[in-house]
Amino acid sequence: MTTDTKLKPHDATREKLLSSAYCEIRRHGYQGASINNILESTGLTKGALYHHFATKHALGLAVIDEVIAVNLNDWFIQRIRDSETPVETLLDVIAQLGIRLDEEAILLGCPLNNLIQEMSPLDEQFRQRLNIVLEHWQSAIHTALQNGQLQGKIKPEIDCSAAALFILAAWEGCIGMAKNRQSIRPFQICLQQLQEYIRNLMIL
Amino acid sequence: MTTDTKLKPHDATREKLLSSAYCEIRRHGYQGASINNILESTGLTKGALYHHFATKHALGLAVIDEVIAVNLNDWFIQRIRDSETPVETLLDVIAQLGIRLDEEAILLGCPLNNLIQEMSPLDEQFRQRLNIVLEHWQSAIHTALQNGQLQGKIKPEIDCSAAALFILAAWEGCIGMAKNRQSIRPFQICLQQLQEYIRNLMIL
DNA sequence: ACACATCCATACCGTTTGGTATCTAATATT
DNA sequence: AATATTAGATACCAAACGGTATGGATGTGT
Repeated sequence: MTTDTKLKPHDATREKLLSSAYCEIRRHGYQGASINNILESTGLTKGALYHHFATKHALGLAVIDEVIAVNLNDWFIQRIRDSETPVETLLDVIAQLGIRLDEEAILLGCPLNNLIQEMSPLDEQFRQRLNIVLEHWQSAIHTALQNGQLQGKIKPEIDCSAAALFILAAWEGCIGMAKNRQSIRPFQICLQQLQEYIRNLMIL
Repeated sequence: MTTDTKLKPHDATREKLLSSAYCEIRRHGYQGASINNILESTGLTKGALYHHFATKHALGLAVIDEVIAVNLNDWFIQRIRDSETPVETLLDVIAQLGIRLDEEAILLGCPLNNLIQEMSPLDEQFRQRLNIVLEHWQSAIHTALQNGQLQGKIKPEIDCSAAALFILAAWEGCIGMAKNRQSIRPFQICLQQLQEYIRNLMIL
């Protein structure tokens, strides 16, 4: 999707490494992620890892492209693109966020935003890949709002691009706050305010 | 302020260490921050560091209490508490954010939020200290909105606590987005939307 | 059946990590 | 002036880090 790397047909080892690296990075960040931990949790060894990935850096980039971007695509982008009432779907997805996420998921935060905050200043390649994912996300929201305008649900004077950017920022911001509170309640309150903002974009 | 640690009268060495640690953490995160780098940039040695701070962990906590919390207090909380028109001041501070911050500051992001995202899941002591700072911040916004309500500028039906939480979340979210874009333009757009949200809380 | 590439385990390497032990100045205390 | 305490420099440490070299399996193409 993000890059047209040839999809290996059935490489279970590589998948295990990616999945384990994803979890480790989610817990400890990229810099804090330990290669040895990743290997221990998979039962594999360095031979396996460095056969599939040249460096830890390459592994990190692959996690972005092949796990994070794919997850976001399946969970959000596809759903909102396929919806015939995209604004309602957007509100719905946000509402589900406040219900579905358990305490652990809240504690660990958004995998994409975690990496953005950690790595954007440190590594240009990370920054670019993360930027691609982020722009896909923003673009999906943008399109949803524009379709809402066509459907006469969103006020015509709204700048959908700016609104989409802000929704994304506030979205990540809400998750970020919840990460510190370690509780689901303020997270839900925060998300309700975001929904309020979106409803203010709509024609009453 | 946050804790009533006795203020040493004139300990320049300790201040240098704190300041250097603050910069290093800002650049590389707490985990990525290197003790040796901190020492190199100050010209001091480990003897000095471990005389003033028991561990890297203690140094990190001190940076929160004695640098980050203090900076936030001087730069935001005092200003908005002392204002007689707190809502306008809030809008003004946000507007200044989009103008005053240079590219480097945007790239490095908010020191408080950086640590929250990195450390909240990893260390309970970090989480608690960061939480204290965050709640001071939120409380200042909360009070500003409440005063606005008393002044008849904020709609009476607004839940000021929830709105303050959301403003904070969106604020950090805006900075977070800018960190990835590495550009000031989308940051300003994002902040304008935040201002729009706040103006929607106000009586027209 | 032979050659060759793929896949991955084992053992090892140099560097960096945070942290400690020791020792010397300087400063207070009495 | 003698003694303690504090401040900080130097040298060192074990552990963890990411990464490499080698070698043995397991296919796979011919």
